[in-house]
Amino acid sequence: MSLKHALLGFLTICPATGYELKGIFENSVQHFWNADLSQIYRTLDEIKTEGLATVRVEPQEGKPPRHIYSLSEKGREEFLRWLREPVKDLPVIRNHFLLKIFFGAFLQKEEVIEHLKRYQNVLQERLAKYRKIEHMAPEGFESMLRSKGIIEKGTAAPFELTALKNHLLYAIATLRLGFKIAEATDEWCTETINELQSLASEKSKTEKPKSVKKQRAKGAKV
Amino acid sequence: MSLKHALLGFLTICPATGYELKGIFENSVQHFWNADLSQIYRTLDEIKTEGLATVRVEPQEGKPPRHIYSLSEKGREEFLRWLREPVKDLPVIRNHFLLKIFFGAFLQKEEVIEHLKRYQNVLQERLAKYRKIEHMAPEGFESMLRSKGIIEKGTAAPFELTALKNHLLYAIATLRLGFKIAEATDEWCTETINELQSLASEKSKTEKPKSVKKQRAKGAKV
DNA sequence: TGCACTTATATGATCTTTCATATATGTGCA
DNA sequence: TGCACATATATGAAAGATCATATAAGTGCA
Repeated sequence: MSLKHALLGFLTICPATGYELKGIFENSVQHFWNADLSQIYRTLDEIKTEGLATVRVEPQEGKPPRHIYSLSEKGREEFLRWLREPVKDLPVIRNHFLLKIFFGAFLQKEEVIEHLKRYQNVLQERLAKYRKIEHMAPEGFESMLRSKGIIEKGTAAPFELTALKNHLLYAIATLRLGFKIAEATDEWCTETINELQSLASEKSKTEKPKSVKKQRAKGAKV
Repeated sequence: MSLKHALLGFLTICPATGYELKGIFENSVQHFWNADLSQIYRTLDEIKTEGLATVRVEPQEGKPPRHIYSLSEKGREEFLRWLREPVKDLPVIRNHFLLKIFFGAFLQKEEVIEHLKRYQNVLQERLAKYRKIEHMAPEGFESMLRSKGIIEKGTAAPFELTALKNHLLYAIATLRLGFKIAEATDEWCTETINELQSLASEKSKTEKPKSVKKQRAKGAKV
């Protein structure tokens, strides 16, 4: 379970509440990690219980009190221990979309093409999101943290600016991979659509021009 | 839960046992779906309970009996219903490796480079596996099923050959995406390593030539 | 000879994740 | 005026995934 370590990582940068951490997740690591709010709360509780962070409760009017988590020295050590630990495996992936493409022979070609086109839309949405994050990034995490209200206006960031810039370098690097993969996937969708379409038209040459498409598609139904 | 539908999908092609299905998974969809044996057994049991497949028990000497699952008409319908259902979201990803890179500013540059290089090894292993699957693929699923003993020697495949070739088309397409993504990731690792190394050498120009590297790295420790 | 691996099933325990729900107020939009 | 959404926490329940373990014979390798 590395949600814990992701949270410890962000807390290393700055104390935060569970709700804020959810926002930070969405605006920085969403392309390779996602977290449910309820799970964040539970994990923060675990972090507290294990003595990896301390909590300060800040009452609010009309709203539930903010529980602000601050990393302890133990938490910091655990985070660094995890951070240095080598990664041995590729991430576990379960891609419903590819599973459907894999079984494409049980559909009509046109239906598979629909799946591919729809997925391209999903990818475009995701790319738009990445661009938004990218736009935000140049001013660094600081701006993000400020916009989230974690850093008060006029207050200095609670960590070195050099380190912050260094951090930005890595954040951008991971984002760049996100772009690369999304773009490669989009390209692949186009290629596959073309491949499927050309297959249909090749058939049309040798057999009847129009009705054949449906025949072939029907044949695909094993 | 689409493990169920993945299993139904393979059972649409050919009856099989849980153990065989595990092997089929590893040799075809491992790059976008992975399944634990114990989970496969449990899901097959669910499939049976829901009337999506029937089971024939085949005793063996010295070994537990083989439970051969055959898809029912209901199972086939459920599979096709799922297959046509549009996919609205990108897959949920949790990439431990990228999480560590993201927090790279808390490590020394050399340590991050180590992470990247190690990951490249993991990717190479994966690419080798893909190539193996690719080599196997041209003779189609048939050969795979035969090698797994699902189809007896000399017996015809229990489904049309045209459909089989069509199936191969899609299987290869998903594999191609697997290659693309693994290659793009590998490239990104190299680029990122270079970027980090050039950063270090730029610093060396302006400051002391050798000792500086360590200084900078130390500075990265926020 | 010994050890590891393959074949083949299955369950208990636990971990992780998701979904639904509850509460309560302020803000912006139509 | 009404409705959705942001803020802010939290829990119950269920679904889904992983890990350990059990059984038991055969095969291949050093």
